[in-house]
Amino acid sequence: MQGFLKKEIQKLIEEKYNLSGIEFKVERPKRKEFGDLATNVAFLLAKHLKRNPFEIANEIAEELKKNPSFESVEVAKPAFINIRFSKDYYYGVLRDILSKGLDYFKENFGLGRKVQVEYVSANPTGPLHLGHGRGAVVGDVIANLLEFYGWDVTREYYINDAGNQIRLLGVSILYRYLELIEKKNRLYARISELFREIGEEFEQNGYRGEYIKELAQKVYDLYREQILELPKERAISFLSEFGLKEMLEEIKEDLNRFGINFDVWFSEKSLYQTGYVEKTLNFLREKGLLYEKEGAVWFKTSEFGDDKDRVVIKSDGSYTYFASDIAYHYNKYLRGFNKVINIWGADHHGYVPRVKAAIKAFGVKEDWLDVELVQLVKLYRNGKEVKMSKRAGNFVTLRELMDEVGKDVIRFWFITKRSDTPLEFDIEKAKEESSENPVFYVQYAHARISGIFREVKNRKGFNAEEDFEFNPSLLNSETELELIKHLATLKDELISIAQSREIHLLPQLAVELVKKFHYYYNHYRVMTDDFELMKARLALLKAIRTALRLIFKFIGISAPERM
RNA sequence: GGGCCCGUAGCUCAGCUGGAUAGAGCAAGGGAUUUCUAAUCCCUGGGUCGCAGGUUCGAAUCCUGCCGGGCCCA
Repeated sequence: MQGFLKKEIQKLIEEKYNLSGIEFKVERPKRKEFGDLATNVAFLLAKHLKRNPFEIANEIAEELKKNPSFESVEVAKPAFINIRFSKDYYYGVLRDILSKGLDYFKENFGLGRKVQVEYVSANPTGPLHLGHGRGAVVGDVIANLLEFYGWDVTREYYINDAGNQIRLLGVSILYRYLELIEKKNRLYARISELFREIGEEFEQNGYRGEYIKELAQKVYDLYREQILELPKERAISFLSEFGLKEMLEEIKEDLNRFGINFDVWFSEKSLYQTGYVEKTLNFLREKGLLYEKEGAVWFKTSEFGDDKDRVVIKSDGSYTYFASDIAYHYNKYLRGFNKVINIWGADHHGYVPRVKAAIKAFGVKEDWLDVELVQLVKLYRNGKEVKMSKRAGNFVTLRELMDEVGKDVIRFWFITKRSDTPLEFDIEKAKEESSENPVFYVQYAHARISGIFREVKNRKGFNAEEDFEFNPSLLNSETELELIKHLATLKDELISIAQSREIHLLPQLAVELVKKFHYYYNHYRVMTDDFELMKARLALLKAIRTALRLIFKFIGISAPERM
């Protein structure tokens, strides 16, 4: 609807003033006295034409009045133009939603272009915690939106399986494994020997979580004491591999339960095995962008907007994480994505300029890559913050939170706030106040509509799930027209959210629509003896349900038939 | 020391490419149901938009400085 009006106005100012490309706004005014939609074009034209905005507004209004889609066009105070659409326009919208379903809201601005969304990418050295969960939802919702609007989306998880932390995982498991055997009072000289060799490494950097003990137990169950027979490094790398596989399985399970499935699990290690890191560095070397200093190899990122150059190969000959990250992005580029979106923890924000620098060095435009930074989740229980520390091993996992409050609640709440600012999540609020919880509030609307459909079928023998004829002009109360208007503006609002990636507005949008529905439900009866009126109202409910299903689909929450 | 983010109702947050009387949810108080699901609806109270300047016809929104909180880097 906004789109329609905007085009009409654009056409008009092009013809009348010979101006184009003016970024004016068309929006739903806060007060309905101001009409269905309002625009600020006149203010902007006034600047270009150096004329009185009020006069311009009147000129435009006169032209718009000729269009039969508009019932009234008024000019208000400074120079706003307030437009009211005709009932027939709205009835047409309702008909469209019913005949097209979800497709009514589609718009193909992706044009089949390839976009990669890389998210979560948590180190497989421990279970997913809440911060990962937030990134997971943000990435997934963005991917859902882009997919719906015509992008060819690849959802990808980058597995950091090459670095020292994977070795530490192995060390940690080994340590706990040794403890386990020791507890069984089987004292081998080999145990104290291994303790001596890895004790310090574990004490300083090891992973402390309970899950490590569980992994050690699993190792013991499978292999008994056989690990002791391996040479130290062999034992560590064996356990690293073992732990990695186990953790990845767990992560996949958790994500799956969270409603998230990736198309590609990309291994960092594979970048080394296939020679990609070498290849990428050679490419940079040929361009003269690498140099040696103090025994290390540096990449001239400062030539591409970074504050300073960065090391890619350390003086001990090992690669930095940055090296494989460059290679990874080079790989993304060669895979032919038109657009790449990385969802990163905000603690990596200092990392953005150097990756962007690398991209520019490939000769790729900077805005090919977008990085969405996701801030922490602070967890509260009974108003008190639940302190979490990964080092100490006490953090609330995504799995635990799902067990306690459920997937839908988490997904909804995790996107209620802009992702680049910290989120406070109170378990008690999310759980105990469930009756007043916005998640249930919106889902309840869906269940209520479904309930009406069931009852209509039972008592009146009418199946509203199938297509049916109806007369929209029977919906002429202010409440009903308000609802249809709301649906009519929704399409453009969703598109704008998808384009700007302001996903935190989705929950709001759902609540706004549902609020109007619940009001309607309490003030009007759908199931009546007036069969024609009933069908018209059922049509309205069906359109609302379609819109809700779409928003729920984007957020990734269920649309319950009953509650 | 340098960089980024944030400061809006008691709480959690929208609004910030400048626009009409600053919004929502929760919490607080009062009311509604023999009805298609009360996980609902209606009404009420609640604000120096961190502070101070500046730009503008117009600033929560843009600019500068300061105060307060968070994160990153050195």
